[in-house]
Parts: sequence; C-alpha cells; structure tokens
Amino acid sequence: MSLLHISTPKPKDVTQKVVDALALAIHEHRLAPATKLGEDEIGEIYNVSRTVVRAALQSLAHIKLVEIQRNKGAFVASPTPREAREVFEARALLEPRTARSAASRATPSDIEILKDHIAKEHAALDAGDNGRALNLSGRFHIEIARIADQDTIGRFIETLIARSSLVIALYWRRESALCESHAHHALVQAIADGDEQNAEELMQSHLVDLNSALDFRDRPAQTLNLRELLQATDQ
Amino acid sequence: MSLLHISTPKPKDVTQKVVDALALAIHEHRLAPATKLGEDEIGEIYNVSRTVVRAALQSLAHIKLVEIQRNKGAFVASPTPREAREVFEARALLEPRTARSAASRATPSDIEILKDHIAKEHAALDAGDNGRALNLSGRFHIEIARIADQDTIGRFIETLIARSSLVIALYWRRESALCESHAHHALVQAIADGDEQNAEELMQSHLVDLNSALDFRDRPAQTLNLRELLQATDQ
DNA sequence: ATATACTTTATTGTATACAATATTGCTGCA
DNA sequence: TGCAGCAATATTGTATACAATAAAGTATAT
Repeated sequence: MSLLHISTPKPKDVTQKVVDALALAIHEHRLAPATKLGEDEIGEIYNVSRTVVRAALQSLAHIKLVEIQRNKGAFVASPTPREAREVFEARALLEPRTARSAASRATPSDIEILKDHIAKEHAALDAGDNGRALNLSGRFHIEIARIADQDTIGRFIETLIARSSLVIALYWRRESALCESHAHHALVQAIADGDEQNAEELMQSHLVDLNSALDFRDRPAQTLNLRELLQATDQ
Repeated sequence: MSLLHISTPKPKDVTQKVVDALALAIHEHRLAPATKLGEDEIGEIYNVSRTVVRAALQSLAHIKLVEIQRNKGAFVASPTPREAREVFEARALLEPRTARSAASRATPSDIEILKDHIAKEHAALDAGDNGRALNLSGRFHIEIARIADQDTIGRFIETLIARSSLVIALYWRRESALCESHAHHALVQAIADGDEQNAEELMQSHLVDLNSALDFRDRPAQTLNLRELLQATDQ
C-alpha cells in the first residue's frame, strides 16, 4: 500500500484559482473596465509566475472578460454599446428557452438551490454589498441553465452573464431600482410549478426589463484605450 | 521618419498560426478524435517552443476542439452522443434566426461571397477532397453569421460549427449522401431575395436534415480514454 | 507465473531567463 | 518653449530549465 494516501491537500489547478479570483473581482466591480492587468503585478499578488498569469488572462480573454492587446498587455474588457446590446440580444435568444427547459426538469432540490440564491441576494443587498448581489443575481441565471441540463447552451449563457456584469458596470442607469428580486421570485415559482410557458415568458420579460434599465447612448469611459482610438491602426 | 516602414513582413501572432493549423487539420478530419497532441511533438512540427504550443492548445480547448486532461496532455476532442446532440440543438436555436437577420442585411457583395463558397465546395467535392468540402461547408454557415452582423452570436455559431466537424467525424452515417449543396443554394437565393421568413425556414430544415444524417446510437471510438473510464475518478 | 513494489523514463506543470517591443524620459537644437 | 531624436526603462513574447506527476519497465517474493 502506498504511504501517503490520506487527505489529498491541494492537487488543484493554480491557473484556475487565478482565473476565479480575477473573474470574481470583475464581477463584483472591484476591477473597473479598462483597468490594466499587468502580468508581474498579478503574479506577485497571487504568488505565481507570469506563466500561470498569462494562462489565466488568456482564459479570461476567451470569455471576453479581459481584452489582450499584443505587446500592450491585458485590460479588463470595456464593452462598446454595440457589444453591450449584442450581449443582451443573445441572452434574449437563449435564456427564455432555457428557462422553459428548466421548468420541465427542475427537482425539489433544484428549487431549494434557487431559493437559496435569492435569499443570499437579498442578504447582500441589505448589507449594501451591491457587487456581491450582482454576482449572485448572475449566478441565479447560470443555475437555471444548469437545471435545464443543456451544458453547451449553458456555457454560452455563462459567458454572456459574465459580460453582462461589465455591461452593467458601464451602462446601468441609476434611476431604475433593481426590481430583479421580484422577477426572480416569480420565475422560481413558475419553474417550481413546472409551468413551462410562464417560465419562458417571465424570463423574456425579465430580460426586457434588465435591458430597459441600461442606457447605451453615452460612451463608456475609455480612459485607457483612448489614445489607441485616435491613431489609424491597421487592426 | 522611421527607416523600415515599407512592407510589414510578418509581425503576426505565432500562437494563432499554430491554432489555425491545428484547427484546420481537425476540421478536415486529418486529425481524428481522441488523437494525442503531445506538446513537444507539435512544437517540433511548427518550430515553436512548448510555451506557444500550450497557449494554442488551451485556446483550442476553450472552443472544445481539444480536451486537456491535467498531467495527461491534450487530445483531439471526442464528443459524446449527448454533446453531439446538444451542439445541434444549439445550432437549431441560433442559426435560423441568424439566417433571417442575414437575409435582411446582405449586400450584393455578400451574396457573391456566399456563391463563391458554394462553388469552392463543389470543386472540392468533385476533386474528392471531402475534408476540404466539409470545412468549406462549415465556413458557409459562419459567413452567414458574419453577414447577420451579430458578432457575439456569430462567435457561438463558429464554435458550434467547429464542434460539428468532430460530431460528423464520429456520427455521420454513410448512407445519407450530402444533399447540402442544394440546401445551401436555396438558402443563398432566399438571402439574396431578402426573404427573411424563407431564409429562416430553410436554415431550420437544413439543420434538421443534417441532424437526421447523424446516428448517435453507437458510441464513439474511445480508443484512448477507455482506461480512465474504468477507474473511479473523483472527477 | 503473477502480483507488488521499486526504478526508470517520458510528459506535463511551473518558474525563470532572454529577446522583442513599447513606453518614458532626457538632451539638444531651433 | 516646443519638438525631434535618441537613450533608458518597463513590459510583454518566447524559449529554456527545473519540478512534479504519470506511465512503463524491471526485479523480487510468494
């Protein structure tokens, strides 16, 4: 028998941990769009080499949470109004159908998980932690995709929600309060009842509401890319 | 003035070239599913270091063309029947709407490009180069997404078509001849006419046809992962 | 002869070193 | 003062070196 077989401490993936940490920071709006993400800097923070930092940044670039410019470095992504609109158009295309599917498959345990999410979201809001609340709100949608048991489409939705966090950071208009809680609650009810039609429609209108709380007219604060936009690049 | 300003030779991205080369090989079925992709081996082939090979493999893993197993290496992806089904379900959800959008925006030059694709596809088929024909067929769909001018959804479709190539490699049933040419031709016609409704319906039925030419019943040739499947992994 | 433990080899994961490029600061000249 | 060109610095791109893990082979004991 092998000697040390008890308690696997941490054979885990270091890169993934950096990815998760950075993604969380972006989701919670602690890292603003267009923030420069220097490789050495991040490496020191997490005590890893540039190798794993680069891998993490590339991974985040794939899901459009960061943008990598050759020989310039990585920046927190700063979606244009057009990109922002596209993200929500894509969500409108994918999520209602997914909610319908979730309604047809959800188990009691699934419903518990969803209600738990909502509870945590409320708690975060009451605690004034808007970043966390936003993150939880997003994960609520991801959870629905998981319940729908469509991994492929679920991955797409996951990236869309990640990008939505950036869109909200840039284009959210303060006037509109976050009425989401109610929408999420109604959605869970429909899913719990197995009411497919209602779940689909509720998700659709929920996304419409979200969309209408955004204002794509004014440009994002391009504090960093600005210089690049002014010179004719061959892209 | 700077001295060498004439003729930019190739300041291009080396990693991307490896990505493209490998992706093409997979698309054209020169690399079969489950093939091991050793880092040193690929590095020697393209005369690059493992660093860029690893970046390329990670990039391909993200779009599910390869699968990376920790401490084991990278393999050409081998979609399960379930994944295969999901890919086509996702395409059925995204592409018809995209075709409709393309029909409403296509310019004469776009139509030319599409017809060109079909012509090349025919030529490849006549030459007996099925791999190339399949690749062109896929790029036809991607071109439609480009015309639809929906970058976000377009990227999704791109990855789905890439994966479709693997699905076809594994689950295509020989009996069904590739009737695609005709379907593509009719689709171009509808798009050229700006007939949105028809374009959407043609795309939908085209995907149904494709789907029905696949047989998900028998398992893919798991020549390599087999050993892993037999031992209880904590995954 | 088979199975188990150990050794050896090969391959991947991570860190570091070097090269290329971009950015910044300086110096001199108009 | 303002700008052009060069020098210095910093940062990223790539290659290599080392560490960790897995795979394969070998020997020994039952």
